[in-house]
Amino acid sequence: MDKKPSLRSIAQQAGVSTTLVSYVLNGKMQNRIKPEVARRVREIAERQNYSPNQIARSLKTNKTFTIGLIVADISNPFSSEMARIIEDRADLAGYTVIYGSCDERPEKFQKLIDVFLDRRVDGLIIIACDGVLPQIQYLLSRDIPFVLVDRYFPEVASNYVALDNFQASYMGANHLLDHGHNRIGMITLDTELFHMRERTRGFVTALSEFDPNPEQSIVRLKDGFCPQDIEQAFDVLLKRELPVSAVYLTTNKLGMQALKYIHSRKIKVPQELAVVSFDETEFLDLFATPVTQIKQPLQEMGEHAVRILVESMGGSSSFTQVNLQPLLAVRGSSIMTGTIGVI
Amino acid sequence: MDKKPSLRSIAQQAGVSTTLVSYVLNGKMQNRIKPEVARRVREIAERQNYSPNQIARSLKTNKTFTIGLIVADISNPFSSEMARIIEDRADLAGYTVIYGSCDERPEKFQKLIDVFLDRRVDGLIIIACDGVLPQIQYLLSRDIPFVLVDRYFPEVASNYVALDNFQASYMGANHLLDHGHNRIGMITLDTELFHMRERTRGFVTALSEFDPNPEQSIVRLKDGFCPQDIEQAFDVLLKRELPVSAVYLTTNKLGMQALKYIHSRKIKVPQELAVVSFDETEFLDLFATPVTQIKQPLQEMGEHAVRILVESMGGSSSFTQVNLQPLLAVRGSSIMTGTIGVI
DNA sequence: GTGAAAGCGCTAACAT
DNA sequence: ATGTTAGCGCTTTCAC
Repeated sequence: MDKKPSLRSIAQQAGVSTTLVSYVLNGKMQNRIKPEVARRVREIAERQNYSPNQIARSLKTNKTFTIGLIVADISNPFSSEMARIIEDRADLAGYTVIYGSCDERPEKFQKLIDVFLDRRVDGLIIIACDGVLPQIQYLLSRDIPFVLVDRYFPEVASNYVALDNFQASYMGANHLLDHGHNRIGMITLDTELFHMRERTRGFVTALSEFDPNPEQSIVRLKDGFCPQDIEQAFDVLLKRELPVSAVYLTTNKLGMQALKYIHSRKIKVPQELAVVSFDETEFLDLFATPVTQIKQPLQEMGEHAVRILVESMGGSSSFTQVNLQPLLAVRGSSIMTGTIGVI
Repeated sequence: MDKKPSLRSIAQQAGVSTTLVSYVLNGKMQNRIKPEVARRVREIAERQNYSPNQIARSLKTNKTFTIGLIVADISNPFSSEMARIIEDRADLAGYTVIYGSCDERPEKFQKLIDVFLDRRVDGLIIIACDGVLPQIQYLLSRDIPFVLVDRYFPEVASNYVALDNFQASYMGANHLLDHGHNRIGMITLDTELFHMRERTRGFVTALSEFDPNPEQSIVRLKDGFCPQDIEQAFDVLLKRELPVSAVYLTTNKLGMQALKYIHSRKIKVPQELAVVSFDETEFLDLFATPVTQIKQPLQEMGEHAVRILVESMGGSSSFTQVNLQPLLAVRGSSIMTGTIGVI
């Protein structure tokens, strides 16, 4: 690797001081520098193919123009799509993204926080997982700018961008109720995360008018569930005195796996079982009967996240909290006839 | 943000020099340092919750322990899955990944290279796109360690990890030939990239025994093709004197979109049309008839890539080139009866 | 208008 | 066994 050009190498060749070169190349002190000199410096920098050493600059300025992104599970399309959007917007704002997936494990989360802070990121965008409240509080205590995306902790004041998950579930359940289903099952994850609790609450609230005991129709699976777990869940909902006529899946992975199961058992959708799934994924459009989905406005969420973080890194001391509304994309899986479209 | 602890703050509190603290915390000069002092230093570091400033360390050592990852198109599951694997393996090797997607555009690629080099990454892992040969040559001339993944330039000597794409297509086409198809269409991308040329060559080679003019059955679409393009492609293949009885899709996106089309037209698979697609994606398992796929060993590719890069960053001067063999996962879309399984 | 010099936090060659 | 010192490449204050 040949020696990289530096301020010094340019200064030497131009016969000026590094200070001057720094000023010229950063466009500072424009009014005081002889245009003739400025031109010469720029030309030499160009010829040497100079680009500043960001490491040195960072050490001096205490700014790295780097954002750390922690996602809960990169193998989830929600995360990878969000990562793409965030990288894009960060780039526009002049930031580079370093990222990692905590795989829903607090220890890995902690490790990523440590690595990112050692690298002096200017701020963090976080899709949190169960059990990371202490780390979040640590970040707050250290005054490190961050934004939570999708998942947040209502008991903690912080920046966040999230969906109105209660409303989302409420809307999904009501959609099924409106179409004549009143025995509706829900398969969800066994987690303490607030956004999932809200999804449950929305479902329960919608159903409680018709169903004295909606809890009976909720099956909770551990994250990392396997096909057998899905099968058992369906057994609970379908093999009882009053089987459900519709099922609501609260995450895209649950939706995927449930549909695979339904497909393998040749259960007719929506005739024998109506289906609504949370999250948007191209997958769900591919089944013989495309699946009605509750969509999150990903692009918007990512844009907000970066914008809020940039403001926060700029010194804004107040917290910004954004709650976005979901979209219900009605497909064939939840209605027997009639219009199909997006509400 | 409260003052971060530094070597100096520890040194002061311990009443020793920063050098000593540095040695202790880096486990150097173990034999020469009084254990008693070492213990004290460690304890104080612990109490101050010290963690070293990697920026400063990097400036000094000229090592950032950062890898730049450039993917061609992050919205492609191939890229995002690969990114996950690489991040994972890099982490094991003590490296952090910064990443960006060039969205198949050389200008964006150039920009990412610049950003990553300014940040002094120790090396790069690259899923290249059309038209970046000059940048690759620039990296070579600068002696910057990098590994090409999936796509490489045969006319340039460099590290790479790739699939044997010729063999993959050859195998896919032969599979269809073996099952009684001899009018086989191929829909592919219009690109100069070597790996795609190889996919074409494998197809043509396999077919040429049976088909005097296999080129007639190849349709090339521009990257970023739309549903209409897919429709036209199928028109070419299906609406002619001798329509094809099977179609081979050379990328996962083409596979996806083609299947969507086939599905919408209610074309029966495999009775009316047999289908084989390149790349593995869960999508393709979801159709009424799951789709036969040519699988790339992603995990292995990612592992090789990181390993080769680490070796290369360690100073190895020779190039390592890895060609991996594909796997044909036979599903219902390509055979009328008989065994279904993975060859 | 321009330059000298200090210093960001760390490492390492060179004292002692 | 430990400390002194120089310096990585840059920014910025202060002096001329």
